[in-house]
Amino acid sequence: MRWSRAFIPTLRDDPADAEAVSHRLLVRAGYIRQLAAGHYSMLPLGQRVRSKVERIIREEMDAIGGQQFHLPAMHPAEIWRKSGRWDAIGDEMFRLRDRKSAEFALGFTHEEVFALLATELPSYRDLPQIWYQIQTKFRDEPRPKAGVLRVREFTMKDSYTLDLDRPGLDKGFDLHHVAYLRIFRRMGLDPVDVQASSGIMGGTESVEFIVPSPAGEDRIATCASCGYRANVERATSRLDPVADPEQVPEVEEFDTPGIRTIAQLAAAFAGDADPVRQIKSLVYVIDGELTLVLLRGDHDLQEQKLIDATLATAIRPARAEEIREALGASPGSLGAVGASEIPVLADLALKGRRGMVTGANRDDVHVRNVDVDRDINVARWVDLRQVVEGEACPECGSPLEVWKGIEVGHIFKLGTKFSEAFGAVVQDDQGVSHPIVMGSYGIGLERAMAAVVEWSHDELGIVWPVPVAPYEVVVTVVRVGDGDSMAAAERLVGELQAGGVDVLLDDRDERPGVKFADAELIGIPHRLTIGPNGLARGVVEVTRRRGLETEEIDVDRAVPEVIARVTEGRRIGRA
RNA sequence: CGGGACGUGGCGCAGUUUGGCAGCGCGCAGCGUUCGGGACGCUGAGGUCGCCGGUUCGAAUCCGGCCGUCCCGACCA
Repeated sequence: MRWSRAFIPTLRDDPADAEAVSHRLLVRAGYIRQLAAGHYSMLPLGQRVRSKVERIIREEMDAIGGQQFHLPAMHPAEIWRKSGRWDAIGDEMFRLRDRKSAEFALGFTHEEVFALLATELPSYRDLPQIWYQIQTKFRDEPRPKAGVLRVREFTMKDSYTLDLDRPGLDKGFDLHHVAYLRIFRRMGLDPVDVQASSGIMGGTESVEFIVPSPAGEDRIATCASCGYRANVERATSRLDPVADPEQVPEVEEFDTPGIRTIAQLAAAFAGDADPVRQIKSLVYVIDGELTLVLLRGDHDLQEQKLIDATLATAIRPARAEEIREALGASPGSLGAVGASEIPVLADLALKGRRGMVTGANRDDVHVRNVDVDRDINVARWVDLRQVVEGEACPECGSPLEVWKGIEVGHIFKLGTKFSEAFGAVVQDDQGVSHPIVMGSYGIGLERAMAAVVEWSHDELGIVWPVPVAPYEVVVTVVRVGDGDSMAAAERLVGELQAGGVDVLLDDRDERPGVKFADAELIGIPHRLTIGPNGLARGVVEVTRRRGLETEEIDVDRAVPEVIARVTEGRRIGRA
């Protein structure tokens, strides 16, 4: 491609309000443009990168036996009703009606459609299957952000495994796990595979692939000494035991005028009401039902754990009026002692605790001497608290680290939820029918692209790894007006293309500084610079984008040298 | 959804407080000089000031409503 004919609209200024580095660079370097919040156009450079990502994914999916499909992006409401997700997903699903006023949804994911197709498999002999597609997904995110990292319309590679039984599912899941690591490594990423919450997908087990980055929205807890790693939505930790009294006298009220927070109470009764001795009482509305959620005073609730524990589709903190109506007190004076009207969920860290302090369900009054097991009617004990950096690893006791990252992939063991809903059953070798056991696996392509940029850039611009670079080489002609330079450039470009290399020829009549700066901004991994001074001595220059080391090389040696560098770059992430 | 901010040529912004010819930088076009690390001079094109309504002799500016976008918090590839 000739740069003079290409649509590569680079900008001198940073776009306004672009916080994430990848957003800034992808806009400035002419890869993407925003159409509306959460909807981006892929310009030619962006499209080329996405195609390369797609090719890597296709190769690795085909390598584990995947078959590619292409399903509709728009679905009749009926199939979503059948799985129960028409109601469960809520506002995050785009919905529309056709001219006959029939209801449709824009595909949020494709378990339903694939499960429907799976009804055509009659026998265990047809299993296992690995089905995938690369297709647009629509999610009405409440707040799209960070450029292409979190959008409302994006491309996803989604795949689904269909198996007769759990061991089959485990095998398909592990195949995906390994394939995903290969895919991301070939993109030049080094993701961490962590235990995760399954969220709206349901299912029993899931693993996320996280690229460490300050622009990421996920927080991950890891243990350097034993390798434990989990999303904080799921992570646990071992707590130091708290020395409680052997026995405590009866619960007793005491006046706490004006006190509304854990910190105020701890300060007012120094030594007797440290946060670890307090019970934090939160009220949530879980699928419409008011529920009291208890945690230790110094712990924070991890809402996803609450959702997972209750299998709720919608939770929210209760409003002050709702709380007052149910418990007779304002937030800040709540407690579970004697609260029999509403169910109580308690965090495991409270189990067996004695000598605790909590609200009395009367404003300005608290109670002491609480023995949790004796005095509170706990409906369920569950892990609800958010782990904090420095707490002990649940596996080995070493201190945990907590860091931020970008979720580029997520794999789920689904089970039989969808196959049962759609009647996707096969007969085994005894003639007995079984619902197909499903797994589901996703990669967000544009997000993965942005993650590469977050991971691989410098102060001058993007530094693409060769396997995903829009062009592998840019041939920069320093003086376009010089006939010998252009002739040499045309010849080298022809030879490189004949050798299978993706080449961009910078034949623009611009000053050299502009051309170098643009090449660095858009991040082409290798540059071949041709100028009259060098040509007079029979040499051209080769430059690596990463580090910008430049060396002169004989014109005749240039093509094999560049091909060797490109070939080496293409091997990134391959075993 | 809660909190904060913004909307003015393609991009980045000033002008709004105190109503009075719509500006600056970059980019773009033409000419000339330059040209191996984001050149310079001259000339020029380009704007429904987000939209609708109101106040006023007069509105980018004041008032009301709406729309859009960004950032911080609760949700997900």
